[in-house]
Amino acid sequence: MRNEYVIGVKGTVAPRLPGKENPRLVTGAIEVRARELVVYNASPTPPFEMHGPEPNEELRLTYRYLDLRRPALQQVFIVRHRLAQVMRRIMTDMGFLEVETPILGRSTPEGARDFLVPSRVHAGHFYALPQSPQLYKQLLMVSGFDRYFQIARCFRDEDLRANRQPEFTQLDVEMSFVDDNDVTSMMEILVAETAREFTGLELKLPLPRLDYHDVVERFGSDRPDLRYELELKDVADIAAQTEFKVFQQSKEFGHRIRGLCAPGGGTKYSRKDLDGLTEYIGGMGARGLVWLKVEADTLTGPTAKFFPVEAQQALRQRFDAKVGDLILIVADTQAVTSLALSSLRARLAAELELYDPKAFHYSWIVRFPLFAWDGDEGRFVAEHHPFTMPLFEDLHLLDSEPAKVRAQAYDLVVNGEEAGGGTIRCHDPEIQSKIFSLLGLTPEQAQEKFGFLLGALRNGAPPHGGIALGFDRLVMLYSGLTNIRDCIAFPKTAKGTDLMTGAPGTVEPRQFRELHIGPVSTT
RNA sequence: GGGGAUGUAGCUCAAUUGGUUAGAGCACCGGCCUGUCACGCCGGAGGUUGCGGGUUCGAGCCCCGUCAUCCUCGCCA
Repeated sequence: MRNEYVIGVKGTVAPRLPGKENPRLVTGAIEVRARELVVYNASPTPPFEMHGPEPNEELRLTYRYLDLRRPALQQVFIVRHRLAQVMRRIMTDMGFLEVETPILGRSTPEGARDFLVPSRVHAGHFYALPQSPQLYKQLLMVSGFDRYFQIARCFRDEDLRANRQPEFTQLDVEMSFVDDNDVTSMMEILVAETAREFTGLELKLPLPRLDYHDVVERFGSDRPDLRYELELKDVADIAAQTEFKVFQQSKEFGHRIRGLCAPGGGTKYSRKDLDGLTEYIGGMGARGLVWLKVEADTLTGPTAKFFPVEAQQALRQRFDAKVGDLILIVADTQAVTSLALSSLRARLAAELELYDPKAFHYSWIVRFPLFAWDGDEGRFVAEHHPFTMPLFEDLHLLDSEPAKVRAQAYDLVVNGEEAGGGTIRCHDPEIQSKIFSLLGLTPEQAQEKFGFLLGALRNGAPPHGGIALGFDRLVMLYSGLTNIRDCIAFPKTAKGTDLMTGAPGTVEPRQFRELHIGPVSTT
Protein backbone atom coordinates (compact mmCIF):
# COMPACT_ATOMS: atom_id res chain seq x y z
CA MET A 1 0.00 0.00 0.00
CA ARG A 2 1.36 3.37 -0.97
CA ASN A 3 0.72 7.08 -1.07
CA GLU A 4 -2.61 8.21 -2.58
CA TYR A 5 -4.26 4.81 -2.31
CA VAL A 6 -7.92 5.00 -1.41
CA ILE A 7 -8.72 2.50 1.32
CA GLY A 8 -11.37 1.61 3.84
CA VAL A 9 -10.58 0.27 7.28
CA LYS A 10 -12.97 -1.27 9.77
CA GLY A 11 -11.68 -1.60 13.26
CA THR A 12 -11.49 -0.07 16.70
CA VAL A 13 -9.97 3.30 17.52
CA ALA A 14 -7.87 2.99 20.65
CA PRO A 15 -5.14 4.87 22.44
CA ARG A 16 -1.64 3.84 21.53
CA LEU A 17 0.36 1.84 24.01
CA PRO A 18 2.33 3.99 26.44
CA GLY A 19 5.62 5.00 24.88
CA LYS A 20 4.34 4.26 21.37
CA GLU A 21 2.72 7.68 20.77
CA ASN A 22 4.04 9.77 17.90
CA PRO A 23 3.93 13.49 18.68
CA ARG A 24 4.85 14.37 15.09
CA LEU A 25 1.46 13.17 13.89
CA VAL A 26 -1.88 14.86 14.56
CA THR A 27 -3.33 11.45 15.23
CA GLY A 28 -0.19 10.26 17.00
CA ALA A 29 -1.95 9.53 20.28
CA ILE A 30 -4.37 7.01 18.83
CA GLU A 31 -4.44 4.11 16.42
CA VAL A 32 -6.95 1.95 14.61
CA ARG A 33 -6.92 -1.74 15.43
CA ALA A 34 -8.01 -2.93 12.01
CA ARG A 35 -10.26 -5.93 11.45
CA GLU A 36 -10.86 -5.38 7.77
CA LEU A 37 -9.04 -3.52 5.05
CA VAL A 38 -10.34 -2.73 1.56
CA VAL A 39 -8.29 -1.10 -1.15
CA TYR A 40 -10.89 0.81 -3.16
CA ASN A 41 -8.36 2.14 -5.63
CA ALA A 42 -4.66 2.00 -6.13
CA SER A 43 -2.60 4.91 -7.45
CA PRO A 44 0.61 5.07 -9.44
CA THR A 45 3.43 7.28 -8.23
CA PRO A 46 1.88 10.73 -8.68
CA PRO A 47 3.49 13.26 -11.04
CA PHE A 48 4.27 15.47 -8.06
CA GLU A 49 4.18 15.26 -4.32
CA MET A 50 1.03 16.70 -2.88
CA HIS A 51 2.70 17.36 0.45
CA GLY A 52 5.99 18.53 -0.97
CA PRO A 53 7.12 21.79 -2.57
CA GLU A 54 4.73 23.46 -4.99
CA PRO A 55 5.38 22.17 -8.52
CA ASN A 56 5.31 24.49 -11.50
CA GLU A 57 1.94 25.73 -12.58
CA GLU A 58 1.87 23.96 -15.90
CA LEU A 59 2.05 20.64 -14.13
CA ARG A 60 -0.42 21.70 -11.46
CA LEU A 61 -3.00 22.69 -14.07
CA THR A 62 -2.45 19.53 -16.11
CA TYR A 63 -3.20 17.41 -13.04
CA ARG A 64 -5.56 19.88 -11.40
CA TYR A 65 -7.51 17.08 -9.69
CA LEU A 66 -4.33 16.17 -7.82
CA ASP A 67 -3.29 19.78 -7.27
CA LEU A 68 -6.63 20.45 -5.58
CA ARG A 69 -5.81 17.78 -3.00
CA ARG A 70 -3.19 20.09 -1.53
CA PRO A 71 -4.43 21.41 1.83
CA ALA A 72 -3.61 25.04 1.01
CA LEU A 73 -5.90 24.99 -2.02
CA GLN A 74 -8.67 23.20 -0.14
CA GLN A 75 -8.62 26.08 2.35
CA VAL A 76 -9.15 28.58 -0.48
CA PHE A 77 -12.29 26.82 -1.61
CA ILE A 78 -13.61 26.77 1.92
CA VAL A 79 -13.16 30.57 1.98
CA ARG A 80 -14.82 30.83 -1.41
CA HIS A 81 -17.83 28.85 -0.27
CA ARG A 82 -18.15 30.80 2.98
CA LEU A 83 -17.92 34.13 1.15
CA ALA A 84 -20.76 33.11 -1.15
CA GLN A 85 -22.83 32.04 1.85
CA VAL A 86 -22.17 35.27 3.74
CA MET A 87 -23.03 37.38 0.70
CA ARG A 88 -26.27 35.49 0.08
CA ARG A 89 -27.30 35.91 3.70
CA ILE A 90 -26.53 39.65 3.82
CA MET A 91 -28.23 40.35 0.51
CA THR A 92 -31.27 38.34 1.57
CA ASP A 93 -31.42 40.14 4.92
CA MET A 94 -31.38 43.46 3.07
CA GLY A 95 -34.38 42.39 1.02
CA PHE A 96 -32.69 41.38 -2.22
CA LEU A 97 -34.00 38.60 -4.43
CA GLU A 98 -31.64 36.28 -6.28
CA VAL A 99 -32.68 35.92 -9.91
CA GLU A 100 -30.86 33.99 -12.61
CA THR A 101 -30.31 35.48 -16.04
CA PRO A 102 -29.46 33.83 -19.36
CA ILE A 103 -26.01 32.61 -20.34
CA LEU A 104 -27.02 32.52 -24.00
CA GLY A 105 -27.71 36.13 -24.86
CA ARG A 106 -27.23 38.61 -27.60
CA SER A 107 -24.00 40.24 -28.69
CA THR A 108 -24.00 43.99 -28.13
CA PRO A 109 -21.54 46.58 -29.38
CA GLU A 110 -19.23 48.35 -26.90
CA GLY A 111 -17.19 46.71 -24.24
CA ALA A 112 -15.16 43.56 -24.29
CA ARG A 113 -15.00 41.03 -27.09
CA ASP A 114 -17.82 38.50 -26.81
CA PHE A 115 -17.59 34.75 -26.73
CA LEU A 116 -19.97 33.67 -29.46
CA VAL A 117 -22.12 30.55 -29.75
CA PRO A 118 -23.41 29.77 -33.24
CA SER A 119 -27.08 28.94 -33.58
CA ARG A 120 -27.97 25.60 -35.16
CA VAL A 121 -31.57 26.59 -35.82
CA HIS A 122 -30.89 30.04 -37.20
CA ALA A 123 -28.18 29.89 -39.83
CA GLY A 124 -25.64 32.68 -39.55
CA HIS A 125 -26.93 33.87 -36.18
CA PHE A 126 -25.09 33.76 -32.90
CA TYR A 127 -25.67 33.91 -29.21
CA ALA A 128 -23.13 35.72 -27.05
CA LEU A 129 -22.11 34.75 -23.55
CA PRO A 130 -22.81 37.64 -21.15
CA GLN A 131 -19.95 39.99 -20.25
CA SER A 132 -22.17 40.65 -17.25
CA PRO A 133 -25.92 40.45 -16.62
CA GLN A 134 -26.05 44.24 -17.06
CA LEU A 135 -29.06 44.66 -19.30
CA TYR A 136 -31.07 41.81 -17.79
CA LYS A 137 -30.78 43.28 -14.33
CA GLN A 138 -31.90 46.68 -15.57
CA LEU A 139 -34.91 45.01 -17.17
CA LEU A 140 -35.66 43.31 -13.86
CA MET A 141 -35.90 46.77 -12.33
CA VAL A 142 -38.41 47.74 -14.99
CA SER A 143 -40.30 44.56 -14.05
CA GLY A 144 -40.62 45.73 -10.49
CA PHE A 145 -38.06 43.50 -8.78
CA ASP A 146 -36.69 46.48 -6.96
CA ARG A 147 -33.80 44.67 -5.27
CA TYR A 148 -32.00 42.02 -7.32
CA PHE A 149 -28.76 40.17 -6.83
CA GLN A 150 -27.01 37.20 -8.37
CA ILE A 151 -23.70 35.45 -7.97
CA ALA A 152 -23.19 35.49 -11.70
CA ARG A 153 -20.71 34.03 -14.12
CA CYS A 154 -19.38 36.53 -16.66
CA PHE A 155 -17.40 35.98 -19.86
CA ARG A 156 -14.98 38.29 -21.66
CA ASP A 157 -12.81 37.24 -24.57
CA GLU A 158 -9.82 39.45 -23.84
CA ASP A 159 -6.19 38.79 -22.98
CA LEU A 160 -5.63 37.58 -19.45
CA ARG A 161 -3.65 38.77 -16.45
CA ALA A 162 -2.77 37.54 -12.99
CA ASN A 163 -6.16 38.77 -11.76
CA ARG A 164 -8.21 38.15 -14.92
CA GLN A 165 -9.83 35.00 -16.29
CA PRO A 166 -12.01 34.67 -19.39
CA GLU A 167 -14.85 33.49 -17.18
CA PHE A 168 -15.19 34.91 -13.72
CA THR A 169 -17.75 35.48 -11.02
CA GLN A 170 -19.39 38.65 -9.77
CA LEU A 171 -21.76 39.52 -7.00
CA ASP A 172 -24.16 41.37 -9.27
CA VAL A 173 -26.58 43.84 -7.68
CA GLU A 174 -29.27 46.22 -8.90
CA MET A 175 -31.85 48.34 -7.08
CA SER A 176 -34.56 50.85 -7.89
CA PHE A 177 -35.20 54.36 -6.57
CA VAL A 178 -31.62 54.87 -5.46
CA ASP A 179 -28.84 57.34 -6.06
CA ASP A 180 -25.12 56.65 -6.07
CA ASN A 181 -24.81 57.27 -2.37
CA ASP A 182 -27.58 54.75 -1.60
CA VAL A 183 -25.78 52.04 -3.55
CA THR A 184 -22.33 52.64 -2.08
CA SER A 185 -23.72 53.02 1.44
CA MET A 186 -25.56 49.71 1.24
CA MET A 187 -22.73 47.83 -0.37
CA GLU A 188 -20.13 49.01 2.07
CA ILE A 189 -22.17 47.42 4.83
CA LEU A 190 -21.75 44.11 3.03
CA VAL A 191 -18.10 44.84 2.38
CA ALA A 192 -17.47 45.68 6.03
CA GLU A 193 -19.22 42.54 7.16
CA THR A 194 -17.21 40.29 4.87
CA ALA A 195 -14.01 42.08 5.90
CA ARG A 196 -14.84 41.43 9.55
CA GLU A 197 -15.69 37.80 8.82
CA PHE A 198 -12.62 37.01 6.76
CA THR A 199 -9.92 39.32 8.07
CA GLY A 200 -11.13 40.33 11.52
CA LEU A 201 -10.77 43.92 10.40
CA GLU A 202 -13.33 46.51 11.57
CA LEU A 203 -13.82 48.92 8.66
CA LYS A 204 -14.71 52.46 9.56
CA LEU A 205 -17.83 53.45 7.63
CA PRO A 206 -18.50 55.37 5.58
CA LEU A 207 -15.50 54.42 3.45
CA PRO A 208 -13.64 57.34 1.89
CA ARG A 209 -15.18 58.69 -1.34
CA LEU A 210 -12.37 59.96 -3.55
CA ASP A 211 -12.82 61.99 -6.68
CA TYR A 212 -11.56 60.33 -9.85
CA HIS A 213 -9.69 63.38 -11.12
CA ASP A 214 -8.15 63.90 -7.72
CA VAL A 215 -6.75 60.37 -7.37
CA VAL A 216 -5.47 60.28 -10.94
CA GLU A 217 -3.60 63.50 -10.21
CA ARG A 218 -2.28 62.36 -6.84
CA PHE A 219 -1.53 58.72 -7.62
CA GLY A 220 -1.58 58.37 -11.41
CA SER A 221 -4.20 55.65 -11.24
CA ASP A 222 -7.95 55.33 -10.78
CA ARG A 223 -7.36 52.42 -8.42
CA PRO A 224 -4.53 53.60 -6.18
CA ASP A 225 -3.17 51.44 -3.41
CA LEU A 226 -3.77 53.69 -0.40
CA ARG A 227 -2.03 51.54 2.17
CA TYR A 228 0.78 54.03 1.71
CA GLU A 229 1.09 57.71 0.76
CA LEU A 230 3.84 58.30 -1.81
CA GLU A 231 1.97 60.98 -3.76
CA LEU A 232 2.81 62.22 -7.23
CA LYS A 233 3.59 65.93 -7.59
CA ASP A 234 3.58 68.16 -10.62
CA VAL A 235 7.03 69.71 -11.00
CA ALA A 236 6.64 71.39 -14.39
CA ASP A 237 7.26 74.84 -12.84
CA ILE A 238 10.51 73.69 -11.23
CA ALA A 239 11.59 71.87 -14.38
CA ALA A 240 11.16 75.13 -16.26
CA GLN A 241 14.06 76.55 -14.24
CA THR A 242 16.46 73.86 -15.48
CA GLU A 243 18.72 73.65 -18.50
CA PHE A 244 17.55 70.14 -19.22
CA LYS A 245 16.56 69.76 -22.86
CA VAL A 246 14.04 67.01 -22.28
CA PHE A 247 12.11 69.28 -19.94
CA GLN A 248 12.16 72.18 -22.35
CA GLN A 249 10.84 69.98 -25.13
CA SER A 250 8.01 68.60 -23.03
CA LYS A 251 6.69 72.11 -22.68
CA GLU A 252 6.49 72.40 -26.46
CA PHE A 253 4.70 69.05 -26.71
CA GLY A 254 2.28 69.99 -23.97
CA HIS A 255 3.60 67.11 -21.91
CA ARG A 256 3.46 66.85 -18.17
CA ILE A 257 6.40 66.69 -15.79
CA ARG A 258 5.57 64.79 -12.62
CA GLY A 259 7.49 62.96 -9.99
CA LEU A 260 7.50 61.27 -6.66
CA CYS A 261 9.90 60.97 -3.76
CA ALA A 262 10.75 57.53 -2.37
CA PRO A 263 11.73 57.65 1.30
CA GLY A 264 15.10 55.97 1.75
CA GLY A 265 15.31 55.16 -1.96
CA GLY A 266 18.48 57.17 -2.43
CA THR A 267 20.31 55.02 0.07
CA LYS A 268 18.80 51.74 -0.99
CA TYR A 269 19.07 51.88 -4.77
CA SER A 270 22.33 51.42 -6.66
CA ARG A 271 23.04 52.84 -10.08
CA LYS A 272 22.19 49.45 -11.52
CA ASP A 273 18.87 49.32 -9.63
CA LEU A 274 18.00 52.75 -11.01
CA ASP A 275 18.80 51.61 -14.52
CA GLY A 276 16.42 48.78 -13.81
CA LEU A 277 13.68 51.23 -12.83
CA THR A 278 14.29 53.21 -16.01
CA GLU A 279 13.95 50.06 -18.06
CA TYR A 280 10.84 49.09 -16.10
CA ILE A 281 8.95 52.24 -17.07
CA GLY A 282 10.46 52.13 -20.54
CA GLY A 283 8.16 49.19 -21.11
CA MET A 284 5.26 51.53 -20.40
CA GLY A 285 6.17 54.10 -22.97
CA ALA A 286 8.28 56.41 -20.80
CA ARG A 287 11.36 57.46 -22.69
CA GLY A 288 13.38 58.30 -19.62
CA LEU A 289 13.55 58.59 -15.89
CA VAL A 290 15.26 61.46 -14.10
CA TRP A 291 16.54 60.35 -10.73
CA LEU A 292 18.03 62.49 -8.03
CA LYS A 293 19.46 61.24 -4.77
CA VAL A 294 18.88 63.59 -1.86
CA GLU A 295 22.19 64.24 -0.11
CA ALA A 296 22.91 66.50 2.86
CA ASP A 297 23.36 69.68 0.85
CA THR A 298 22.84 68.73 -2.75
CA LEU A 299 21.00 66.45 -5.15
CA THR A 300 23.10 63.96 -7.08
CA GLY A 301 22.53 62.01 -10.25
CA PRO A 302 23.47 62.17 -13.91
CA THR A 303 21.07 65.05 -14.58
CA ALA A 304 21.61 66.92 -11.30
CA LYS A 305 23.97 69.32 -13.02
CA PHE A 306 21.07 70.77 -15.00
CA PHE A 307 19.27 71.75 -11.81
CA PRO A 308 20.32 75.16 -10.44
CA VAL A 309 20.53 75.50 -6.67
CA GLU A 310 17.14 77.19 -6.49
CA ALA A 311 15.51 74.38 -8.47
CA GLN A 312 17.10 71.80 -6.20
CA GLN A 313 15.79 73.62 -3.16
CA ALA A 314 12.33 73.86 -4.70
CA LEU A 315 12.30 70.14 -5.43
CA ARG A 316 13.28 69.26 -1.87
CA GLN A 317 10.46 71.44 -0.62
CA ARG A 318 7.89 70.16 -3.09
CA PHE A 319 8.51 66.59 -1.98
CA ASP A 320 9.40 67.39 1.61
CA ALA A 321 12.49 65.30 0.85
CA LYS A 322 14.84 64.00 3.54
CA VAL A 323 18.47 63.01 3.20
CA GLY A 324 18.65 59.52 1.74
CA ASP A 325 15.44 59.89 -0.27
CA LEU A 326 15.14 59.42 -4.00
CA ILE A 327 13.31 61.83 -6.29
CA LEU A 328 12.06 60.35 -9.55
CA ILE A 329 10.73 62.51 -12.38
CA VAL A 330 9.04 61.54 -15.63
CA ALA A 331 8.24 63.94 -18.46
CA ASP A 332 5.69 62.65 -20.95
CA THR A 333 2.00 62.68 -21.79
CA GLN A 334 -0.63 62.64 -19.07
CA ALA A 335 -1.27 58.95 -19.78
CA VAL A 336 2.38 57.87 -19.80
CA THR A 337 3.40 59.84 -16.71
CA SER A 338 0.39 58.42 -14.90
CA LEU A 339 1.08 54.83 -15.83
CA ALA A 340 4.85 55.02 -15.32
CA LEU A 341 4.70 56.82 -12.00
CA SER A 342 1.82 54.80 -10.58
CA SER A 343 3.69 51.62 -11.49
CA LEU A 344 6.88 52.99 -9.94
CA ARG A 345 4.87 54.01 -6.92
CA ALA A 346 3.62 50.46 -6.39
CA ARG A 347 7.00 48.91 -7.00
CA LEU A 348 8.90 51.29 -4.75
CA ALA A 349 6.37 50.93 -1.95
CA ALA A 350 6.80 47.16 -2.04
CA GLU A 351 10.59 47.22 -2.32
CA LEU A 352 11.03 49.88 0.34
CA GLU A 353 8.44 48.18 2.55
CA LEU A 354 6.39 51.32 2.97
CA TYR A 355 3.33 49.41 4.13
CA ASP A 356 2.20 46.35 6.03
CA PRO A 357 1.45 43.72 3.41
CA LYS A 358 -1.27 42.34 5.67
CA ALA A 359 -3.09 45.70 5.85
CA PHE A 360 -6.29 46.44 3.95
CA HIS A 361 -7.41 49.77 2.58
CA TYR A 362 -10.88 50.19 1.10
CA SER A 363 -12.14 53.26 -0.69
CA TRP A 364 -14.68 54.37 -3.27
CA ILE A 365 -13.51 56.22 -6.35
CA VAL A 366 -16.36 58.39 -7.63
CA ARG A 367 -17.29 60.85 -10.38
CA PHE A 368 -15.54 59.10 -13.25
CA PRO A 369 -15.73 60.70 -16.65
CA LEU A 370 -18.70 59.42 -18.64
CA PHE A 371 -16.69 59.04 -21.82
CA ALA A 372 -13.13 58.31 -22.80
CA TRP A 373 -11.75 59.34 -26.17
CA ASP A 374 -10.68 56.40 -28.32
CA GLY A 375 -7.96 57.64 -30.67
CA ASP A 376 -7.95 54.46 -32.74
CA GLU A 377 -11.66 54.56 -33.45
CA GLY A 378 -11.85 58.34 -33.52
CA ARG A 379 -14.87 58.46 -31.23
CA PHE A 380 -15.97 58.47 -27.63
CA VAL A 381 -16.34 55.18 -25.83
CA ALA A 382 -18.09 54.65 -22.52
CA GLU A 383 -15.78 54.75 -19.54
CA HIS A 384 -17.95 52.32 -17.54
CA HIS A 385 -20.69 51.20 -19.91
CA PRO A 386 -23.13 52.95 -22.26
CA PHE A 387 -26.05 52.84 -19.80
CA THR A 388 -24.53 55.16 -17.23
CA MET A 389 -26.34 58.28 -16.03
CA PRO A 390 -24.34 61.49 -16.17
CA LEU A 391 -24.05 63.64 -13.06
CA PHE A 392 -27.08 65.91 -13.07
CA GLU A 393 -24.95 69.05 -12.83
CA ASP A 394 -23.04 67.96 -15.95
CA LEU A 395 -26.06 67.17 -18.14
CA HIS A 396 -25.84 70.52 -19.87
CA LEU A 397 -22.32 69.64 -21.09
CA LEU A 398 -23.50 66.60 -23.06
CA ASP A 399 -23.84 68.63 -26.25
CA SER A 400 -21.03 71.11 -25.82
CA GLU A 401 -18.22 69.24 -24.07
CA PRO A 402 -18.95 65.53 -23.75
CA ALA A 403 -15.41 64.84 -22.57
CA LYS A 404 -16.08 66.88 -19.44
CA VAL A 405 -19.27 65.10 -18.47
CA ARG A 406 -18.86 63.12 -15.28
CA ALA A 407 -20.80 59.96 -14.51
CA GLN A 408 -22.77 58.70 -11.58
CA ALA A 409 -20.23 55.94 -11.30
CA TYR A 410 -18.29 54.44 -8.43
CA ASP A 411 -15.56 51.85 -8.10
CA LEU A 412 -14.61 49.99 -4.97
CA VAL A 413 -10.82 49.83 -4.67
CA VAL A 414 -9.04 47.58 -2.21
CA ASN A 415 -5.25 47.64 -1.92
CA GLY A 416 -4.83 48.96 -5.43
CA GLU A 417 -7.18 46.41 -6.99
CA GLU A 418 -10.54 47.19 -8.51
CA ALA A 419 -12.82 45.05 -6.36
CA GLY A 420 -16.05 46.25 -7.91
CA GLY A 421 -17.79 49.02 -9.74
CA GLY A 422 -21.17 50.29 -10.66
CA THR A 423 -23.29 53.17 -11.84
CA ILE A 424 -26.68 54.77 -11.67
CA ARG A 425 -28.28 53.97 -15.02
CA CYS A 426 -30.09 56.10 -17.53
CA HIS A 427 -33.75 55.47 -16.84
CA ASP A 428 -34.69 58.31 -19.20
CA PRO A 429 -34.92 57.03 -22.80
CA GLU A 430 -34.07 60.49 -24.15
CA ILE A 431 -30.77 60.73 -22.27
CA GLN A 432 -30.02 57.11 -23.12
CA SER A 433 -30.60 57.78 -26.83
CA LYS A 434 -28.41 60.86 -26.65
CA ILE A 435 -25.58 58.84 -25.13
CA PHE A 436 -25.91 56.18 -27.82
CA SER A 437 -25.59 58.88 -30.43
CA LEU A 438 -22.53 60.39 -28.71
CA LEU A 439 -21.00 56.91 -28.82
CA GLY A 440 -21.38 57.00 -32.57
CA LEU A 441 -24.51 54.86 -32.92
CA THR A 442 -27.10 56.04 -35.44
CA PRO A 443 -30.71 55.98 -34.19
CA GLU A 444 -31.24 52.96 -36.45
CA GLN A 445 -28.26 51.11 -34.96
CA ALA A 446 -29.37 52.01 -31.46
CA GLN A 447 -32.83 50.68 -32.22
CA GLU A 448 -31.43 47.51 -33.80
CA LYS A 449 -29.02 46.71 -30.96
CA PHE A 450 -30.77 48.17 -27.94
CA GLY A 451 -34.39 48.57 -29.02
CA PHE A 452 -35.54 46.26 -26.25
CA LEU A 453 -33.80 48.43 -23.65
CA LEU A 454 -35.15 51.70 -25.03
CA GLY A 455 -38.57 50.12 -25.20
CA ALA A 456 -38.33 49.05 -21.59
CA LEU A 457 -37.21 52.51 -20.52
CA ARG A 458 -40.33 53.98 -22.18
CA ASN A 459 -42.57 51.58 -20.28
CA GLY A 460 -42.32 52.93 -16.76
CA ALA A 461 -38.70 52.36 -15.82
CA PRO A 462 -37.88 53.43 -12.26
CA PRO A 463 -34.67 55.27 -11.52
CA HIS A 464 -32.20 52.50 -10.78
CA GLY A 465 -28.58 51.61 -10.40
CA GLY A 466 -26.33 48.93 -9.08
CA ILE A 467 -22.93 47.47 -8.75
CA ALA A 468 -20.92 44.32 -9.35
CA LEU A 469 -18.26 43.09 -6.95
CA GLY A 470 -15.47 40.88 -8.25
CA PHE A 471 -16.17 37.70 -6.35
CA ASP A 472 -12.95 35.91 -7.34
CA ARG A 473 -10.92 38.97 -6.46
CA LEU A 474 -12.43 39.13 -3.00
CA VAL A 475 -11.63 35.47 -2.49
CA MET A 476 -8.06 36.26 -3.54
CA LEU A 477 -7.90 39.14 -1.13
CA TYR A 478 -9.30 37.19 1.80
CA SER A 479 -7.09 34.20 1.06
CA GLY A 480 -3.93 36.26 0.63
CA LEU A 481 -3.53 35.14 -2.98
CA THR A 482 -1.90 37.12 -5.78
CA ASN A 483 -3.20 34.91 -8.55
CA ILE A 484 -6.82 34.45 -9.54
CA ARG A 485 -6.21 30.93 -10.81
CA ASP A 486 -5.62 29.74 -7.27
CA CYS A 487 -9.19 30.59 -6.27
CA ILE A 488 -10.89 29.01 -9.29
CA ALA A 489 -11.24 25.24 -9.21
CA PHE A 490 -10.53 24.69 -12.89
CA PRO A 491 -8.93 27.83 -14.31
CA LYS A 492 -7.52 28.67 -17.74
CA THR A 493 -3.93 29.54 -18.57
CA ALA A 494 -2.87 33.04 -19.61
CA LYS A 495 -3.65 32.03 -23.20
CA GLY A 496 -7.10 30.78 -22.30
CA THR A 497 -6.44 27.05 -22.52
CA ASP A 498 -7.38 24.34 -20.06
CA LEU A 499 -4.30 22.15 -19.70
CA MET A 500 -6.30 19.36 -18.08
CA THR A 501 -9.09 18.90 -20.64
CA GLY A 502 -7.31 20.39 -23.63
CA ALA A 503 -10.03 23.00 -24.19
CA PRO A 504 -10.43 24.68 -26.57
CA GLY A 505 -10.34 21.64 -28.83
CA THR A 506 -11.23 20.75 -32.37
CA VAL A 507 -14.71 19.57 -33.35
CA GLU A 508 -16.13 17.23 -35.94
CA PRO A 509 -16.90 18.54 -39.45
CA ARG A 510 -20.49 17.44 -38.84
CA GLN A 511 -20.72 19.97 -35.98
CA PHE A 512 -19.50 22.72 -38.26
CA ARG A 513 -22.14 21.86 -40.83
CA GLU A 514 -24.94 21.78 -38.27
CA LEU A 515 -23.94 25.21 -37.06
CA HIS A 516 -23.61 26.66 -40.57
CA ILE A 517 -20.02 27.69 -39.97
CA GLY A 518 -16.61 26.55 -41.14
CA PRO A 519 -12.96 27.17 -40.49
CA VAL A 520 -11.47 30.25 -42.13
CA SER A 521 -8.03 30.27 -43.67
CA THR A 522 -6.06 33.12 -42.15
CA THR A 523 -3.25 33.19 -44.68
C1' G B 1 0.26 42.12 -31.41
C1' G B 2 4.82 44.19 -28.26
C1' G B 3 8.34 43.62 -23.94
C1' G B 4 10.43 40.55 -20.01
C1' A B 5 11.31 35.92 -17.09
C1' U B 6 11.52 30.69 -16.91
C1' G B 7 12.26 25.65 -19.17
C1' U B 8 18.23 20.46 -16.49
C1' A B 9 16.10 13.14 -13.33
C1' G B 10 9.03 11.77 -11.55
C1' C B 11 9.25 16.65 -8.25
C1' U B 12 12.18 20.93 -6.16
C1' C B 13 16.73 22.82 -7.46
C1' A B 14 22.59 22.83 -8.36
C1' A B 15 26.33 22.74 -12.23
C1' U B 16 33.20 28.80 -11.93
C1' U B 17 34.86 32.45 -17.28
C1' G B 18 32.07 27.29 -22.85
C1' G B 19 36.03 22.10 -20.82
C1' U B 20 36.43 15.06 -18.30
C1' U B 21 31.47 10.48 -16.78
C1' A B 22 25.52 16.83 -15.76
C1' G B 23 25.04 16.57 -9.25
C1' A B 24 21.92 16.94 -4.49
C1' G B 25 17.38 16.41 -1.58
C1' C B 26 12.66 14.24 -1.94
C1' A B 27 10.08 10.50 -4.72
C1' C B 28 10.87 5.56 -7.05
C1' C B 29 13.03 0.20 -7.01
C1' G B 30 15.65 -3.81 -4.05
C1' G B 31 17.42 -5.33 0.75
C1' C B 32 17.90 -4.82 6.21
C1' C B 33 15.24 -3.34 10.76
C1' U B 34 10.32 -4.88 12.43
C1' G B 35 5.31 -1.14 17.01
C1' U B 36 7.56 4.66 14.69
C1' C B 37 4.08 4.78 10.72
C1' A B 38 6.88 12.50 7.04
C1' C B 39 11.85 6.75 11.39
C1' G B 40 16.73 4.53 10.61
C1' C B 41 20.66 1.69 7.77
C1' C B 42 22.70 -0.51 2.98
C1' G B 43 22.35 -0.68 -2.19
C1' G B 44 20.18 0.60 -7.07
C1' A B 45 17.87 2.57 -11.23
C1' G B 46 16.66 7.04 -13.45
C1' G B 47 18.70 12.75 -17.92
C1' U B 48 17.54 13.66 -26.23
C1' U B 49 19.49 19.80 -20.36
C1' G B 50 11.57 21.92 -23.99
C1' C B 51 12.23 21.34 -29.50
C1' G B 52 15.07 22.65 -34.25
C1' G B 53 19.19 24.90 -36.35
C1' G B 54 24.02 27.52 -35.91
C1' U B 55 29.04 29.09 -33.89
C1' U B 56 33.17 26.18 -31.71
C1' C B 57 38.31 21.33 -31.18
C1' G B 58 34.34 21.21 -27.48
C1' A B 59 27.64 23.95 -25.86
C1' G B 60 23.17 22.84 -20.18
C1' C B 61 26.02 27.59 -20.69
C1' C B 62 27.00 31.70 -26.70
C1' C B 63 23.74 33.03 -31.36
C1' C B 64 19.05 32.41 -34.39
C1' G B 65 14.30 30.28 -34.69
C1' U B 66 10.30 27.74 -32.38
C1' C B 67 6.97 25.79 -28.47
C1' A B 68 5.03 25.95 -23.49
C1' U B 69 4.15 28.35 -18.75
C1' C B 70 4.27 32.93 -15.99
C1' C B 71 4.49 38.45 -15.51
C1' U B 72 3.48 42.88 -18.14
C1' C B 73 2.00 46.96 -22.14
C1' G B 74 -1.86 47.23 -25.60
C1' C B 75 -6.72 45.22 -24.66
C1' C B 76 -10.31 44.31 -20.60
C1' A B 77 -18.11 49.03 -21.19
